Amino acid sequence: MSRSSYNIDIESVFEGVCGLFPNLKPEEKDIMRKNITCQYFRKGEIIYKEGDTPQGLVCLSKGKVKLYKEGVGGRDQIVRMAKPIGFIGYRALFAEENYSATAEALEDSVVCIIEKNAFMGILRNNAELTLNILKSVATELGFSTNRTVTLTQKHIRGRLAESLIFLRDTYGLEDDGKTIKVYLSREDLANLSNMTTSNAIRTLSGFAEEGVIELDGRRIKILDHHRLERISDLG
Amino acid sequence: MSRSSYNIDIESVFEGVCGLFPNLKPEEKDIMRKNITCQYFRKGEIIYKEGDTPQGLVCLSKGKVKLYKEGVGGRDQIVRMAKPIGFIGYRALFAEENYSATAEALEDSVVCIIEKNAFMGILRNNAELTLNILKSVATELGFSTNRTVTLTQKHIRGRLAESLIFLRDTYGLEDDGKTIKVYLSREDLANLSNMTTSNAIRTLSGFAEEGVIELDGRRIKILDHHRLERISDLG
DNA sequence: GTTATTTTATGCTTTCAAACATAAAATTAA
DNA sequence: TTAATTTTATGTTTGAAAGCATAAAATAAC
Repeated sequence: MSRSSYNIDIESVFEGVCGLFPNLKPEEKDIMRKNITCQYFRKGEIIYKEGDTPQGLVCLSKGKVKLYKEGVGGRDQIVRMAKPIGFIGYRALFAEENYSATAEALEDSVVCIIEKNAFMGILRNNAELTLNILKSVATELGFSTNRTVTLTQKHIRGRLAESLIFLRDTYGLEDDGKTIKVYLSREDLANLSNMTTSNAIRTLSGFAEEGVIELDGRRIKILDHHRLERISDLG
Repeated sequence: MSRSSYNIDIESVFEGVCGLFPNLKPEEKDIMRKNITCQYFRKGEIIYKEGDTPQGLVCLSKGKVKLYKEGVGGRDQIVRMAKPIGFIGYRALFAEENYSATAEALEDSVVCIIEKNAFMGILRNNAELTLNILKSVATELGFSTNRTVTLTQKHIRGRLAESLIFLRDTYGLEDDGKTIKVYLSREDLANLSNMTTSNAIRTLSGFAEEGVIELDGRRIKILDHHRLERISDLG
């Protein structure tokens, strides 16, 4: 990665973030501009840890981030996969709690932070904006309870198939129309799908043998979307 | 149950609901009063079904309600247990989606509904109230992801112990300081803890043999809170 | 009060996924 | 480069929980 990537164009990052808030008044935008900071994270670096106190609203401007909770036997559970441009860690901010998951960069990433009090001040005077955020948090709560059910009730094949579809829908496909545009380790794939690494590897090999996917290291090509969806649906 | 229970005192129910909104202006309270309806549900009756469209903000004024999603193999997953005075179904309302779970009365219950547009109109003009709701939905999202991890990673004993603690903390104890103040069937207990009914029965018997709890039909007495918490924590 | 039906209780069997054990391949470091 | 470490790949064993069967108990229906 070239050195120049370290130079972040704050203004363009800021404009990207503002794109997520449709009807911001000029004075609100001004407050945000004055209270934003940017940070660069290399692949594998921790953006924040479970238990840390939120200092502001964190926005992922570039890169990919996984959010995971440490589980019972030290086994991690990935609870969310973030893509740009989008927020991370807002749940804890709005709940006035410490972070309930750790955020780690999966690729070199750019993150900017809008200072907590500045942002909450905007919310307190903008019911429409707050209602929009409420809507998206409520939507996410729906995803979460859905996820609880599928992770607990589907069998290994169904869970892995669902994860692959989820990754495809979240990050999209490469230009070939087949390769999932994110390159996770088998361990991450396992932690996303609630299974051991061995089982992720085994089940993935199984899918490849059946011709549903094609494997090339961490690159996963979906050859038969329909069949993959069937595997996911059957559980 | 006596016939007179069917006569609901709407005004007192309304005052109870308003208690959940601390700083409501008189005119807002007026709008709510004009847009509220009450309904009585007998034990076992369905308040709304997964897939139904919310007509308003539903408040449980009296009784107990379980919220469950139909799982993969017809196995239900209880996603929430509601107690009075509190709301149910608000997630779908705020997400502008259909209900993602079914609400069923566990006891004879009184429910009141604040008409959707009236309530959303109040929210659109009251950022403070909206922010309060955002906070509680964000808190619940935290519970939900926590739950995903424990339901997937803890073993049967840990999951059941956690459920018993959850029920104790949600509904409290009878005057004896031991008996959990809710009487679920073994099947409900299983659906809450992500296990089969047989395993709920088996594991419950195990706890009783070990002297952690005492069973008397559906009545569950917690004899050793500390040990129950240890079982839950160890997973 | 008697009959059905549902719920609870236990034993036995099966199965799916975890745990363990290597080993090969791919990265990273020296 | 070579060595060290991590990741990926498979085979084997073990174990926890589901599935099934049956019966007793409790509850509801008649």
